[in-house]
Amino acid sequence: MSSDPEPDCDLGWSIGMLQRRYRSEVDTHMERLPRGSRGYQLLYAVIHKELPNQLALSEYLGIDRTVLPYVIDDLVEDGLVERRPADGDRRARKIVATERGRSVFSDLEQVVGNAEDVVLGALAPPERDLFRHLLSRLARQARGEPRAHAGSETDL
Amino acid sequence: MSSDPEPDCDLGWSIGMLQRRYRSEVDTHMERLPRGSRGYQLLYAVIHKELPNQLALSEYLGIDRTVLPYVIDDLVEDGLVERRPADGDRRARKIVATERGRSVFSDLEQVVGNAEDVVLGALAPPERDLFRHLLSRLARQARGEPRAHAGSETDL
DNA sequence: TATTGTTATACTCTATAACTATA
DNA sequence: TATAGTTATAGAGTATAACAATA
Repeated sequence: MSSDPEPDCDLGWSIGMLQRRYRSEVDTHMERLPRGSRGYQLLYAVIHKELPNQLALSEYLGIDRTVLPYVIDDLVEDGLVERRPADGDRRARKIVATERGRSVFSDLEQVVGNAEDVVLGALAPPERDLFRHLLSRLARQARGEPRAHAGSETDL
Repeated sequence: MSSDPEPDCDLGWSIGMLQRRYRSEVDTHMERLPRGSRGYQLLYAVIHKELPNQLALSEYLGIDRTVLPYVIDDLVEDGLVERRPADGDRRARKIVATERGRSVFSDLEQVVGNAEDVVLGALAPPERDLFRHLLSRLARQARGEPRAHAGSETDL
């Protein structure tokens, strides 16, 4: 029915290609961090988000909860984050960035921003903002839906 | 427009989240194909693109050339593609879809199209086309494709 | 009994190096 | 010597199952 939704390539290919491009461009600046861009995303989460425990953190990062301890271990070893007891539940732990973690992240944030502009280089600046906005909406929707347990997808 | 509950999240997280969402939504329909969406992308390439040999195919798919033989083997075993000698070079081989391969791909194409609409469900239809267009330009730039074709900076 | 965090194991995907047959 | 395809092996990333501590 759709006349021609795809100009030249399918969506899955495009997403994968952009992902690889992003990695190859950004990961070169991540050598200070364990786990590359995964470590960066974890730092971003613990600094900018309020995630009460590791389970929430693993769901935000989109990785299994059994993977997270290893990532955290590496960042703790580098003195970038630390485990603290969570409020009101002695089983849970809250991951927080150390002073050094915030400093390293702050430095990297600018470098990553520049690298991202390279990745988006095919678009004019106004188009970049538009793309970021559309992608952000898709990603936030994707975060809420992949687990079809509770069918609550009314808020956006 | 709408008050963002979260500022635009970081790009790497958004791309990864969209990628996972795409996989979880589309791969469920790929059980007929070996290698899931990778097999689908390969079928797409050999049907819609004119790639002279496996090296060009591996570059298009964004995988190392040493990975491709295994993928092809699985698809050949299912009777979806076949290896043919390439024109003018007895070292090279051209991968072409069989009749069955075209038939299976044709069936899947519609299913995948519907699944993609679900993935893009957070956007209104005109926004989906816009997102596809912007993403397509980014992906083709990432691939290194010559963008001198029709002035990609201005066709919005 | 259910949940949080952890560990051990296995599976998937990919990268590195070496081999063959052609060019 | 260089290139297209192949194979073997190892590494990174992730998922599955089981466990201890706590709810």
